[in-house]
Amino acid sequence: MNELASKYNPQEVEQKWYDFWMEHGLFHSEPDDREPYCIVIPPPNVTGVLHMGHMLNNTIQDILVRRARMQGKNALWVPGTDHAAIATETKVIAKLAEQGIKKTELTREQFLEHAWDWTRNHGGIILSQLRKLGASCDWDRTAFTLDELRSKSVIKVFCDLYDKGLIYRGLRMVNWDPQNRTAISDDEVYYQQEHSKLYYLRYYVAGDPEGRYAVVATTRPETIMGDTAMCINPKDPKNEWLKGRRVIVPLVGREIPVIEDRYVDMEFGTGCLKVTPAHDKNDEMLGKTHNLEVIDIFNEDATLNEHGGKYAGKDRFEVRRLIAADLHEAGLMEKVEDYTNNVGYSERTKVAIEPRLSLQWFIRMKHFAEIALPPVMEDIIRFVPEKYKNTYRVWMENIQDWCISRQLWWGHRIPAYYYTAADGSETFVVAESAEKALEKAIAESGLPLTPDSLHQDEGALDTWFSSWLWPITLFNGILNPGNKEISYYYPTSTLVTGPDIIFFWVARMIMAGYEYVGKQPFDNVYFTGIVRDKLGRKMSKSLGNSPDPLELIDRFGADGVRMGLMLAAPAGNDIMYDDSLCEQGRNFCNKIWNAFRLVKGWQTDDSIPQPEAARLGVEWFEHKLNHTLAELNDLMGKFRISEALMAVYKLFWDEFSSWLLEVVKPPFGQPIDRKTYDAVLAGFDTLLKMLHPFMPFITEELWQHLYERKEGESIMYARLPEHIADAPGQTESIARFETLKEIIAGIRTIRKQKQIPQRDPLRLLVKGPHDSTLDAILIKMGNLEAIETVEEKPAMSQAFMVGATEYAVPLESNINVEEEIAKLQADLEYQLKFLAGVEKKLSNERFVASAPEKVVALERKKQSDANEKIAAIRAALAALGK
RNA sequence: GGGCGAUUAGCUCAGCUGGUUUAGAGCGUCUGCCUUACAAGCAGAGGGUCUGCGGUUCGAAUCCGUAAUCGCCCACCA
Repeated sequence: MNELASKYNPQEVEQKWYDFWMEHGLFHSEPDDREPYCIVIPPPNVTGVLHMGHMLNNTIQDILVRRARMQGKNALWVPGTDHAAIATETKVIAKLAEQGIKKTELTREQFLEHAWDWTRNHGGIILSQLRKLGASCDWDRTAFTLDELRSKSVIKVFCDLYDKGLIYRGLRMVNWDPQNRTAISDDEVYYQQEHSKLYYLRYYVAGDPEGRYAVVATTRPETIMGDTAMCINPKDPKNEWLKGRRVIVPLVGREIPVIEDRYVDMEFGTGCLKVTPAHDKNDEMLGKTHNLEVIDIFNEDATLNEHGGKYAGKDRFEVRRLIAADLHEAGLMEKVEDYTNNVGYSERTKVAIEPRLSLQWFIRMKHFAEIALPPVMEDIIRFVPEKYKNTYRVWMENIQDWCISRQLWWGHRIPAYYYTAADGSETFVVAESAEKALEKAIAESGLPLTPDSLHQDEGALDTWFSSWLWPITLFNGILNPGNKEISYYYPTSTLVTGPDIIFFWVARMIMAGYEYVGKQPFDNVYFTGIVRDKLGRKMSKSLGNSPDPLELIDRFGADGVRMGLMLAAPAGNDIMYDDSLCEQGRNFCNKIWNAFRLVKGWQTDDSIPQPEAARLGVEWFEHKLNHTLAELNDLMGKFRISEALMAVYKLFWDEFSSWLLEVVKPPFGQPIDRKTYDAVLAGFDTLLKMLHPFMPFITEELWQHLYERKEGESIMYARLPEHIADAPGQTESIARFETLKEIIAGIRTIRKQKQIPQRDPLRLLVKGPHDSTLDAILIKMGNLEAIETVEEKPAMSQAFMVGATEYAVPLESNINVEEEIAKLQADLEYQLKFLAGVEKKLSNERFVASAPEKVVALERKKQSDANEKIAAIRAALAALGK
């Protein structure tokens, strides 16, 4: 380490230390008698690639885990990936399509073969990218939501919940994704405002001699084939005449009843609503109340089926155009208006969802909401930031049953087995395996069934049905409850995730945690913000505003990028990302690097005594360090990570580098005394430890070279020092030094203004009270030849004030009196105004009477300080002849 | 439509239960420096009537009301 480049080069050190950590198994954790600290990774999509959100999220997790490790806890961060059923299946279908293969041409087994190939080829890329970031995950424990252990657990839980009556199969209106031909949950639908049309259709009244008709406004004329009623509000006077009539569905010619329901908004359109129970949630509800026929007019891919008549086989949007034209031609279209409405889309395929009645599997959520709400409200599980408690509560209080089945192949296959019962009807059993299902079916039906008599449900489970067990299945807590690992690591410590999946995932993990372990899955949930670009836009592929994280690491180093993200990321706040943040991180690395070069470049000499300035500097810095340790603890405890980092940043850059190192720096070419040197190294060592969770690579590199280290030793396991509570004299020491800084800044300003080089020594004149404790430092940093107390400062001098004390530097040339007077007068004016404010307060009897004594005393102190200062300024002005 | 949150320096944000704050920080800006660790640097400086209005109080960036603007979540009126 003798010849160190003047710039830190992250490429040279990052891979080296990551390999070192891996080789020595430093990320691995096993249960022992230490206090555990555990984080489970929010499993990214197995086929995904790293984006800025992951960077942010995983940097935070790594900081927490590394810090816990350095606090002597047994820290474990479990990595893994998610099979992302819909996303992956969509990608595989697309890839097969490129090769001219249709999913429908493949068997389930063949398709799964392709999906596994895809997973093997693309899977895990994201995990290797995390290593570049420095993530200290225990890779030995890498899990996958679709691996054997997790799969078995999922099936077991499904069967268990079914047996408990918490899972049921039912015909429900679900959100249907016609592209993937699957149901999706409400949470997987997003709504978008759209400019569309509102069509006014004529429904002639059957058998009306006057040939009258009702007008119905709809955005979806293509669904008229499914109409089974028209609905009006019973209180609507303008539609009174329609009561009890029947109307004719336009084009279709079918007669339907006019029903009455207060659900209908009289103000909307004409107050007449067409009811299509098969294709709209509210219509379904009306259909049920009024016992209407249900006509499903769509195929699985949202083309019209045989009920569509001449439109059968055509896509819903095409049919909309055709029908609109036909209606127009037939004179059945009253008018068409522009209209803006919200249309639901599938999050995954971006295709407009179709409400559709189908047989699906559901979980009864009421029970789960009851067990999962109180612990969050009572802060047994602490949400950071707290505002999400509200969001959580509202969701829990309005909980809907969870549709867990998907018409997909890639995922955990639903363990329901269908067979034909003795009476010829289809029935099913739920069991963990085909064998058990057969036994059960035979027992229940009394029939001589064979394996061929049963066929398993074709559907798969929602991915979140495996994710919600994640903190449990990672420790095999479903198949082997109460085992050593789950007992030790569970509940985990902190979950770090985005607020966008608070319902998908966080809430459901809490439910599963209480249901299956009887305890919360984690003690804290840290919700990160969304990474946006500096214009505040979400980062997205289509906008092209998302930087490639690995390229950023190349440019700024992993430590630089980590720091860049952390600087701008208070919990729950979105971060406006800009490369300049990473630049700041990189610059800081360079600063640390160069401080190290300076310190390690010093020769030591045991024979020289410690200079007074160095002794005082070291003493002060120890106080300052101790103070910042306390601050760091406090901020990290509140998950105020960016502020914590900033505190250490300032400690290193301002206090350590700009002050301590300059104070103790030996004259050029001369050695430093041993005592000071040791103290500086010890301070450096602590600083590196404080920084390590944030910037693991550079701190390891320098820590290794700071002292001789044992083979295999790492900063990762170096203990963070505890701060000393109430260190005697700390507050005074820090305050005294702050005053010193002001005096030195005053001297530097004079040097700058008068263009006096630093190497020319100055005399400092003091008029007023002055604490001389730190004079040795003052002399060195100011390059003073003398500090003299005076009654009157000479005319040929330039002065500045610190508190009520006037400091002056005698000059050879005349000062600019005008300028000086102007400055003093401005100061005087300010002080007078301030004093007036204080005195106004103090002369207010009610203030003196009702404010606490402490506050009044403070105001009096302000008053006397200001008076003192004003006197000093006036004296200075008088000396200038004013 | 309902709910939540925000608005403090050019930018990003602290400021916690009203008074130790004469409103702070980082970055950027301006000025002077290639001073023997670092120009990815050093030193110095400037910059805010705390979104508007009203109220409570001896005292308000802080509490209450109200308006505006922005953001998010929930609902999904055809």
